[in-house]
Amino acid sequence: MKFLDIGEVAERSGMRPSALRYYEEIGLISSIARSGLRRQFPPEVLLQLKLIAMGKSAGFSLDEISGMFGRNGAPDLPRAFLHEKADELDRQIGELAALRDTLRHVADCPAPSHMECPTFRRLVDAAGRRRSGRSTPKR
Amino acid sequence: MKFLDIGEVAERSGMRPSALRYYEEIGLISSIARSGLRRQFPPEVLLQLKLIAMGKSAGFSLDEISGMFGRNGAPDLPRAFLHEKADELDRQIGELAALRDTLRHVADCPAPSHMECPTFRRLVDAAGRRRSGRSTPKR
DNA sequence: GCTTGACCTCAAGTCGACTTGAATTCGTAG
DNA sequence: CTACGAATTCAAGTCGACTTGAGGTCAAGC
Repeated sequence: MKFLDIGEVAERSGMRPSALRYYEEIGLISSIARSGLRRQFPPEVLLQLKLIAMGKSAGFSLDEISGMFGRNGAPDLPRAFLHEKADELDRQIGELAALRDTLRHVADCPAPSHMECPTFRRLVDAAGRRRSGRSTPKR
Repeated sequence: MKFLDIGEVAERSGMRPSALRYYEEIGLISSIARSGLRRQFPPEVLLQLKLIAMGKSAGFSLDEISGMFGRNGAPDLPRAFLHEKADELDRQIGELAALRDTLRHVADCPAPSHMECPTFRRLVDAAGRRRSGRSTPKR
């Protein structure tokens, strides 16, 4: 019986009401009813929003996110597809780790020009070899 | 003496000439000279572009990227700042890992509704507790 | 000497993800 | 009952990161 209206969802999720309306508009979340004009959200929406936030911070588009967690926020999507996504994430994690290491190296390496430091080049090269395919959309 | 013109840089970096011009316009890279009208890029630009690509795929904006690697592509920025960026990356890696684990769990968990599966909730909750600050710009 | 192709500039367009604003409608507290 | 604040719709605006297109330049090869 405890439905939330948009203001409460906004407050608890840290998202703006306008964003929530937008998410509903594109079908990423859905309100269960209306009280008058007001949307009533089921409490699960908070969990869904957390997933959405995770996906966003991972760099996925809303489109990709709605691909990962189907309409209701918990998918009955092919396992293989999900594993594929997970593998993609693994690749991305690798890239981030490479960038992090590069940054740390740059911070600590005493060489005058990084462009000539072999360690630096190795780090950057290593990252280049791990081509994710998602990084360059190529539309 | 071996300067590259934009077509070659484009081909070797996988970026479009228009993107390279844009990057130059915003000061992310720079051509060293002109031959006639044509930009001449120094070979180091390829390395810089790799760094840029890494940063992008890590979800950083071009602005943030140019913050990480100063004007010339190799920064003389305060160490503390770079370490901070690296730590930020660590947090993001953590979030990605959580998302990946969640995805894998969802793929393999036989429970009827994930929203009620305790493992699922634990995974999502764990991700929520690691607030990066970068994930929600809050302009 | 002329064409071709790779480059140039600059303005305008696009796409995703929202935000903002104006005009309106509810529901509840006094 | 009425006023208030919180919600609503809808159109338009914004921002980042480019792309596209029109119109122009230039060196090289035929």
